[in-house]
Amino acid sequence: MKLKEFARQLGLSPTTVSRALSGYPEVSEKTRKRVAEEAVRLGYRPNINAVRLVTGRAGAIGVVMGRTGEFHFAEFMSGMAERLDGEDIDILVSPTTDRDLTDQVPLYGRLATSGRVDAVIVHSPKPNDERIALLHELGFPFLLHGRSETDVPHAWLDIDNESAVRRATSHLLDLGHRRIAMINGPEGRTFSLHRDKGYRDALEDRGIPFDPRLVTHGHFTDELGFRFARSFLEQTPRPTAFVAGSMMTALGVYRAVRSRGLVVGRDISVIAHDDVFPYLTADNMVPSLSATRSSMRAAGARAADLVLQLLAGRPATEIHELWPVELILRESTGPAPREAQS
Amino acid sequence: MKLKEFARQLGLSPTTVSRALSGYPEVSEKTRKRVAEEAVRLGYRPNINAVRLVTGRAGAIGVVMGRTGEFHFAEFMSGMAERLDGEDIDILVSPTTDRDLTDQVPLYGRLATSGRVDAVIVHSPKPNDERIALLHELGFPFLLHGRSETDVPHAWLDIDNESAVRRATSHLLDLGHRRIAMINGPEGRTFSLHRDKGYRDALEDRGIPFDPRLVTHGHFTDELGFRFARSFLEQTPRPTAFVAGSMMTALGVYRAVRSRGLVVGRDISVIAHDDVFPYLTADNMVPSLSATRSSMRAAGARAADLVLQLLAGRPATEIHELWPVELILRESTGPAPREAQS
DNA sequence: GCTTCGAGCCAAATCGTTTTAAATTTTTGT
DNA sequence: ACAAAAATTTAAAACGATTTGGCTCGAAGC
Repeated sequence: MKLKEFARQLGLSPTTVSRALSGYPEVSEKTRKRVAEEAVRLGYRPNINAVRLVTGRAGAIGVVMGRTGEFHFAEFMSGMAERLDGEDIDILVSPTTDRDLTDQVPLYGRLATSGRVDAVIVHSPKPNDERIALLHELGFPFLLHGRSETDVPHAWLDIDNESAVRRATSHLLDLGHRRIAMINGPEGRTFSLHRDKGYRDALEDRGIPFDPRLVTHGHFTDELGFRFARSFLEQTPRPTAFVAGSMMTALGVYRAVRSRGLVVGRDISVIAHDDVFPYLTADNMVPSLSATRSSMRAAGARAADLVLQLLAGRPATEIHELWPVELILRESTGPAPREAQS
Repeated sequence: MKLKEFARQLGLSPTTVSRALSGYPEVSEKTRKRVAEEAVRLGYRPNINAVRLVTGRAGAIGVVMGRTGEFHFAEFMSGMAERLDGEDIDILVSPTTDRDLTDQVPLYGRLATSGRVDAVIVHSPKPNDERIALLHELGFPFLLHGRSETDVPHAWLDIDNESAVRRATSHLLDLGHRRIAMINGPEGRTFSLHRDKGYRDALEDRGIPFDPRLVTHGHFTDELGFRFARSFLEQTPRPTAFVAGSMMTALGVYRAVRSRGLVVGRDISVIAHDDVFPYLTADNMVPSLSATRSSMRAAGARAADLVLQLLAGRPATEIHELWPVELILRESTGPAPREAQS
């Protein structure tokens, strides 16, 4: 059923019908109601592609998905989906096999200029991210999930990684730990730098010297968690506490600790960052995992919301949101063992 | 830059330019080459929405994403992305907050009739799935990831869950286990039924009676893995082996076993299904996890491929793929403890 | 009582392509 | 060298909506 035919059946012009359905003011309330009802009854719905052509709007928010199987990603998207349900806006996932961020830049360019999306969400930026520069240059609306240090004005949503890690580290220091190892995220990403800063600042507050041998970087996998933790535990003196970048990392750390015949929460304390996954909960681990916590799903929902605001005309420069992170203490953190204290 | 302007600059008609770029045969090779080169040089790209309007094609494959944070989902999509890279086809994720499958049916209807996608992928079907019936009725192309028992002809891709679980169970029986508990997926889904059948058949082959107290159903979370395993271990006589539905479930099972002071691989054997996640590998678990294994990412890539074939005109009735599942034995399975053997 | 105004509706232009059907040019056969 | 056939190219008609600008008609202003 097309507009023309539908309008004919109603005895109205296509113009009026279109306006009635779009909620324009110059159509009488009575007519609008009739049109709306008949549209449902006769099953008329505007052809989306015609609408897109004439309005220039795409009705979708773009997200680039790399080949790294980011488990966070699904949660974030699920949050977006939650917010977008009923909004008549979809999520368009643009495939890429490029591992390196820089190689992905042209893809963002194509996505922005292709007319397939109205805005994009940029994830895990570097401090000086080419994607941001490009999108700004193109004048294309985007929301940054994370932060960068560029002076290009833009909308962003981030969690306070720095403060989270600073508090986590401070807490370990309070418990008497002095050699605290950190398994951070991929090198070069802003959030990794923020976490690094939080870690260093906490040490500095107590006048404890920073030891580069206690910090590593890498993707959030159980494998790296295990390998890094194993190698840390071979040091003498060995660290008595770990700050882990993710739940998966924490799983690896737990295993490494156990494989050395040590006990998490007694011999070795562990704090990790928890994005709150429905399928893997810090509270259920044994021992339960102390964590800095912030819901990835909530971030996705809010991100979608902010993008909608952006598209509605709210200036990007107004959209800056820094979320606090909870620190939840459970059984995996305890006083530093006596013999290890200085 | 629009077609008209671009054509004018080339001294050709819009028609010829359009044909040249779309690779139609009735344009000379020389002209085609010139057009292609100039398009790159001048940066001309057809307006996607105009193309969509006139061709009726959407250039996207639809996927419905519920609010259950399925960690498999990201891997599957990532596989799709891998195959779709360079194809000029996107993945359109349609949000829903409806938990129940039946409630999602109208969404599939809207998606199919909205013109936003050319085909959809339907996940985790029930044996008699309303979504399949609807899509068939609408004559809309779709690929089923999983299987159903409907007589509606349709394309599908599935892994051989039944055989996988039968072999896993048989192997445990070979090792002398007699009380084998199974933590299956959500009730009602075809794959859960297939796994159930594989489990029962293996028992039947040895003349071992089926005990319903040894089977549970639920989502794939560490929490359920833990809770179910705990409660199984409270039975007397307790099971000596577990077949777990997922890696997350297995994590829970490991914890439950340890929390009872038992040792995985010695006191209790565990086999789980592994979808092959980059961030959580069966081989790295301690003890390493015996698993039935099939790559979710590969399935996503193949699914995208099959959808492409479907859209290219290959009959849906020809597209049936049943993937074998590897059984990989590691340290988590061992002989049944003496005292437990009958 | 005549003009002005606004509410409500409509005809036609527009968005930027693809594709049908026809026109032109080039090649081929004799 | 000429007609017929084949190879290129093109003008114009879709595709299905939104939107500009204009039209009609009754109410309000004076």
